[in-house]
Amino acid sequence: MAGRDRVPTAREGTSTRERLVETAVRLFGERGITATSLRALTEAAGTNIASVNYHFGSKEALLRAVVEQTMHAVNDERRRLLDELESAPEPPTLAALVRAFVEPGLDLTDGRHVARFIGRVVGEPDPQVRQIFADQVHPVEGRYLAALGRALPDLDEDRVRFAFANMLGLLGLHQSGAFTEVRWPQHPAATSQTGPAEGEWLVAFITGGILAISPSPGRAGP
Amino acid sequence: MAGRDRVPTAREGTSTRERLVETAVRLFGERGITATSLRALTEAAGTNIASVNYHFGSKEALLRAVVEQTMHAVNDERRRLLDELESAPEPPTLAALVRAFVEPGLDLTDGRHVARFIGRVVGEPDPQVRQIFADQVHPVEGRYLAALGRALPDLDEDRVRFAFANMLGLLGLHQSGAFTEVRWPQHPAATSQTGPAEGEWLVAFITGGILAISPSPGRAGP
DNA sequence: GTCTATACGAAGATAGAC
DNA sequence: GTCTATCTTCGTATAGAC
Repeated sequence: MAGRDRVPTAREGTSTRERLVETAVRLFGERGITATSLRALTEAAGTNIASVNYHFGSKEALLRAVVEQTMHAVNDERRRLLDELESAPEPPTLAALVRAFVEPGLDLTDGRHVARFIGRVVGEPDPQVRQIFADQVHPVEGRYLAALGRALPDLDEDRVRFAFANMLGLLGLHQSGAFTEVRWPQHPAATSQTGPAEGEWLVAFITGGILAISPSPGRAGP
Repeated sequence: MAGRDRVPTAREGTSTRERLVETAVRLFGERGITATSLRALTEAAGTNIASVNYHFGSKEALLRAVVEQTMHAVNDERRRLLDELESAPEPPTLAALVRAFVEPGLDLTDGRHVARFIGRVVGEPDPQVRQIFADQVHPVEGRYLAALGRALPDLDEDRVRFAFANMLGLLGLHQSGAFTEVRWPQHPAATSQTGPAEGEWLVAFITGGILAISPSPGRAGP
């Protein structure tokens, strides 16, 4: 009875499984993974608590399914951009490589929900969650490490790995919205704080950072 | 009685309150904040669960006390380094400013515990926890924003803020040990495993990143 | 096959007796 | 200051309605 006529967040026509996934993306992103209880999640999805166990088996299995689904889209886009860059006549610049990794993470069309969710996963301390994420990043990670090594022959393998880890972490921090939700002093209430320049600044920052850890002070790109 | 003769982790002579704080630093850093139960914490501190409520009022109040205490030490060191830099005859370089912020976060003498704990706080999704941390960073933050703005007159206020946020976030990620899961192969000639190049690489990366977001393609300083 | 109602054990936090 | 009892909430499991 109670709560049956309330479907506050998810659409009507979709299946229970789909509503669970999209609600999980939203709530995990907004509140964090461990902080989101299955009871709150299923209530927001307009279903029963047992449905999670029926469709996925456990909360962790639901999380894994959500990570796989969201990261699959991001990784597809990253692979596409990487194919594009590597089929070009000229070898890609470092900035182009960084952009091909960062932009799919920021420009997801599903709104901020997916980006925030992935950002949460990146920042999650729990080793199991980190492993789930690492499993998903791993396939594209190899291609990027190789491409970075090719673009910067001066960088040894340790530095390439360091650079990739920083890129991944910084992107996750921006995706999680960790930088926007804290009241910084005298913040003049900007309307478009997260939008326009953030992506370009982030690409520039990462690119400059990677160039700076090169042992030989290589020239900055064009 | 059971557990009375067992004080496995904390020293004997200290007060219950002190033992709670130092145990909280260690366990919060090792396991995460939400993942650390008060039962496990108080047991490790050789006291009873209710002592937390007596001495602090709640788990969150305990956390606030721990953050304040640890950040006070880090901020003191940062202020000291900043005083040193600003009393020098020549204005500080960007790299020196970054180093003065990063190194106190990495080189805490209490072992890795404090650094890991602060890293956890930085990565924590809960807005309340983030606010506690922001309140503590705030006093030093103003001086650093001003110093960065002085060292880089080309950077507008938004970019300075962006740079500072990236510095803070990257430092937190390294403090939390989130990157240690990344294989660092063939570590040459270093007694401490995490220490050798990480700090210098991090300073170089952040410095290069900040220089790269300058609107005018300014020269990299010596 | 899908989904719901309900129960169970574990764990956390808090209040109050001592 | 400390300990015990209790209340809440978590994730999971099960039985049965549609």
